[in-house]
Amino acid sequence: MKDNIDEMVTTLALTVFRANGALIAAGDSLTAPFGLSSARWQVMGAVELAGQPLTVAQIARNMGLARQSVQRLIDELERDGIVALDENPHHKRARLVRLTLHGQEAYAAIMKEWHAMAARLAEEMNAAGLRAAIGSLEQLSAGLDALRPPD
Amino acid sequence: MKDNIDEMVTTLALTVFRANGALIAAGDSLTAPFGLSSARWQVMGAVELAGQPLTVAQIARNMGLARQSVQRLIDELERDGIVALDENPHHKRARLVRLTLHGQEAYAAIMKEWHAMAARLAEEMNAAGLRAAIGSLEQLSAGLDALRPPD
DNA sequence: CCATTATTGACAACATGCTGTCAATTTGAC
DNA sequence: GTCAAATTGACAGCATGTTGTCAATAATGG
Repeated sequence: MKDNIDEMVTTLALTVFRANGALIAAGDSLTAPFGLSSARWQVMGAVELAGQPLTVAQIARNMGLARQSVQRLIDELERDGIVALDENPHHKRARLVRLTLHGQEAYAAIMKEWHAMAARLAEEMNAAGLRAAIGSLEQLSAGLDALRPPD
Repeated sequence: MKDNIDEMVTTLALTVFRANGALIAAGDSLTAPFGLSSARWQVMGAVELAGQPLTVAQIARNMGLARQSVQRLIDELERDGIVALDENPHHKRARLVRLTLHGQEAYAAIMKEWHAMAARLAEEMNAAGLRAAIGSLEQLSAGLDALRPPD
């Protein structure tokens, strides 16, 4: 194990890259049977968990992604009948995204499998370690954002 | 804070996605002045830290990326004069990648700035928390890899 | 030694993130 | 109310990851 704390930050960064790749790969395996992917599943989650229809721009802000990245995913999900776009009474241009019934069913099925997988993963992990990991990653993200040159 | 340990796994996953994005954005800011990027910097690091020239396939395995992803980055880095490909006495097809002098200089300059940033980030983090975070993420990655269907 | 298998690089297609630009619309300052 | 600024969707282009296929080369088993 590294002794310098700043070298540990570097190790943490590399570990994050690995974990990110592993999570996306696992998510793709989980969602592929439904014709979906990790990215589409995440967008669906943002819509479903909000509890109300959202605009594309709101979804992007919630997820920390660029507006246009989400826009394309939503366009594709609409073509596939996973989400529908309702007229927004408060904004003629920004329609509201909601899951279709088909989308809700697929999302529920995927979440059921994900929770089973998460429970199996949790077997080998302890709550204190997880809490520490989440805290450290939040610090890392916040610190990186703060240190970056403002736009 | 979540109480169910498997919900904490979900939270950890979302936190990893955020941290990954923040790290790439910070790395891009750090490397842009040298005409590089996070991805190219990471490949350079894999070559430099190996201590000896590597083949493209070896770099990919070390980084946990697909062979062809690294191949393209190396091709571009070669065009830019950051790496050079030497003939491999043991393999007529798989040439050996090494940093050029220019590449070494750029890498050293970037690493100097990265270490300064890491030290600043480390100021607000504690060694025990970092260790726990690294351990949890390694468990997560290993668990995800193990749970996925074999190819 | 020879035949089969695995590895490797080249090429191509695609998914998902980013940015930039433009017009339509909303918001806000005055 | 009006005009400037911000927000939004459409469109386009690029970076970086993936996969698949093919031919050249290495490695292996007989």
